[in-house]
Amino acid sequence: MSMDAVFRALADPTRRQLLDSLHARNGQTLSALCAEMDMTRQAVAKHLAILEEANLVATIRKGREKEHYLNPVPINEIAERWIGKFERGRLNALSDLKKRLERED
Amino acid sequence: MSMDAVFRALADPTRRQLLDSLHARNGQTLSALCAEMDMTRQAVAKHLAILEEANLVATIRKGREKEHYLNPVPINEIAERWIGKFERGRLNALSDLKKRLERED
DNA sequence: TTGACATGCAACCAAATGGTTGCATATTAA
DNA sequence: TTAATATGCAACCATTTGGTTGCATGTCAA
Repeated sequence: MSMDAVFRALADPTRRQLLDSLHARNGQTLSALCAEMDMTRQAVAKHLAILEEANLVATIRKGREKEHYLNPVPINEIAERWIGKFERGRLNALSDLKKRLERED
Repeated sequence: MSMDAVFRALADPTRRQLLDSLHARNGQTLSALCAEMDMTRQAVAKHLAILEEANLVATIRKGREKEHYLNPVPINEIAERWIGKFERGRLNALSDLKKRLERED
């Protein structure tokens, strides 16, 4: 699995939005994803191809449609690259606390 | 903190290598980091500026030198964006297992 | 002070990137 | 079969990106 493909795929805001959309509702089809994007279907298809190439999205053909699923594994590997095992727990605890405090506003 | 800056900063292999270098030895100066890179000092300085702008690297001036330190917080936020709290533990367990198995070869 | 070293700033250029339009293919439903 | 729908492929173009060279500034040591 090429990590370069993963990082380049994540570099574009449109592709991150696509991942957000799949994170919210997994298994969406190309045209469903297009509905939320403000660009041509061809452009969206290109972005999805890049995400698929990076193994961040897996697809299943269903007849003339194609379902898209988010794959979180490469994203986890990013964190592991620069965050030590101990730091990991500390950072997650901090982040969880921050979120809880934000929710109390 | 702009996440777009973080993702664009991570998109380049040279900048990831710089983070690797700081992960291995934190607090390095510009010329120290240049020694490992196969490009001009100016190019490396540009990359470091981008990492600093993204808040992935913090710097402290020491006289005529400038020390660079890796900041893991934005990287942790990436993982939290697309990995649920439950998945997180599962993925880390899987990843730890994989690493342990690889080490046994 | 003077010379050497560490860093900063700017102009320039080739290559990559993200979007468009146009057309082709394949599947479902009437 | 035929029309509508879902996706695929390719050419084209403006902008961004990553590198270079050249020069300026600032600090330490002799």
